[in-house]
Amino acid sequence: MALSIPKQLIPQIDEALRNELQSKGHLKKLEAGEVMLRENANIKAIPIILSGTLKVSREDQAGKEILLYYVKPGESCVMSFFGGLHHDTSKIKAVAEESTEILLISTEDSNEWVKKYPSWIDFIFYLYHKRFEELLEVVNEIAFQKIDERIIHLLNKKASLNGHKEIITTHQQIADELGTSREVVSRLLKQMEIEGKIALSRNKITLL
Amino acid sequence: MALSIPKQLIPQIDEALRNELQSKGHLKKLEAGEVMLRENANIKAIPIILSGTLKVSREDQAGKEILLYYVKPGESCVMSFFGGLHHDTSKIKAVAEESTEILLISTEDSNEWVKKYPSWIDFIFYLYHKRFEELLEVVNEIAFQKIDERIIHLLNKKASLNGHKEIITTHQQIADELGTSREVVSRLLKQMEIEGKIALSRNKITLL
DNA sequence: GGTTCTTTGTGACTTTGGTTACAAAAGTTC
DNA sequence: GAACTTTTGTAACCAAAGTCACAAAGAACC
Repeated sequence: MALSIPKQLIPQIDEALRNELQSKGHLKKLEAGEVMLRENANIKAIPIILSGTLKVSREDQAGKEILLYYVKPGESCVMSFFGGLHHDTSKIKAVAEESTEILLISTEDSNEWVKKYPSWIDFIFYLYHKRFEELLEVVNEIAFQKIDERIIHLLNKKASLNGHKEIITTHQQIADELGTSREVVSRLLKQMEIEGKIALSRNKITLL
Repeated sequence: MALSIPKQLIPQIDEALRNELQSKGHLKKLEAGEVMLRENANIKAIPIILSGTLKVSREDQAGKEILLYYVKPGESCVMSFFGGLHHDTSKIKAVAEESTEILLISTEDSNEWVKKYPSWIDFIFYLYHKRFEELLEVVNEIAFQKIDERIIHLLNKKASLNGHKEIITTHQQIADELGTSREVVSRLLKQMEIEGKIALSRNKITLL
C-alpha cells in the first residue's frame, strides 16, 4: 500500500516512526454516518485520523447520547490505546461525521513502539492530556451552562470545524448531541432567530 | 529522609523505580481542608498520594464547583504529569479531604524516569486511563441523572471511602460538590429520610 | 444561661427544560 | 402534482431545580 503520511499531520513524531506508521498501519475509509466504534465493543486497534472527522459520544442506558468531542486529522481516539492493551471494551461511541480516512494501528505494534520510539509515548500522552482537558470542558458546560448557551457553543464549534457560517444539520441532531429533546432545541433556536443571532431554514442554520 | 513506600501501594512499578521514588520524592503533609492545587496555579510537581484522600473538583467562573473524583493512596493527580512538563496551569482544584500525605515528584525526575523505567510509563498511562473513565462517569451522571440520584450516589461513594455508613458532612458541602444549591439538597435529603432511606442529624447523614 | 453562629427546615414562587399533541412547511417519490 | 416523508413550529402543560425569605434547631462561647 503506497501510504504516505505528511509530516505536518503529526509533527510530534520522528521520521523513523512515521515510516513505521506508513508500513504497518492499515488504511480504512468510512462514509459519513458510519460507526467506527460502538459502546461496549472490543477494542482491537488504535485509529489515527488521516482526513475527515470522527464524532465521539457517550450514551446512557436509555439510549440518550451526549457529544464528547471531535477527533480531527492527526489525532486519535485515545481510549483505544490503553483499552486495547488491556482488552477493555469501549466506553464510547465513534461515528464518522463526514467521509473519513483512518489509519489502524494494531495494539501489538503500538506496544512495541512504546519501547522503541519516545516520540510515540509523547504523542499518546499529548492526546490523553488533550482529551482530558476537553472532557473537563464538557463537564463544565453541562454542569453550569444553560441549553441555549450550549447550543450557541455547539454551533460555533461546528462552524469552525468546516470553516464557514452555514451549518448543515437538523434540530434533532443538535438535540441528540446535547442530550436534550428536539422541541427544546427548536424553541430556543427560534428565539435566537428572533434576536437576530442566527437564520433558520430546513436542514441549515446560518450564524449571523 | 527515611521514606518507605510499601510495595502494595503501587504494585505496578518495579523495585528500582520504587527506590528512586523513595530517594528523590519529597514528602508533604496536608491537613484536612488544605488546598494542594488551585485552579490556574502553576504546576511544579507530580503528587503521589501516600495516605489520605485528595478531592479533585472543577470550578466555573462564578465560583460554583463540581466534584470530579477522589484521588486515593497509590494514585496521582495525573493532570500534573503532562501539565508539569509543558508548564501548563492547572485546570482543576485539589483539596485534602482528610489529613493526607503526598509524595512530590519533580517534573525533571519524572521526565528522566519516562526514559529509564517502562513501568513509570505504564503507571502514568494507567492513571490517565482511569481518570478518563471516571470523568466519563461524571459526564454521564450530570447529563442524565436527577439530583436525588446523584446525591445517593455521592453518599454511597463517601460511605465506601471511609468504610462506614455515617457520613460527616453538611448539606452545603453536598450542594457544592454537586454544583447545586443547599435548599435543593436539604429538600431532597428530607424526602429520602421520609422514605426511610437515610437518617439526618446535624453534620451527619446515616445510610439505612 | 443568654448570645451568637452554623446548620437545617420549609413555604412560596420563578425559571428552565421535558412532554404531549398536532399542524404546517419543505422536500421526495411516483 | 398528489401522496408521502421529514423537518420545523407551537401551544399547553408538567416536573425538576433554582431562588428568596425567614424560622427554628443545635453547637459553641462567654
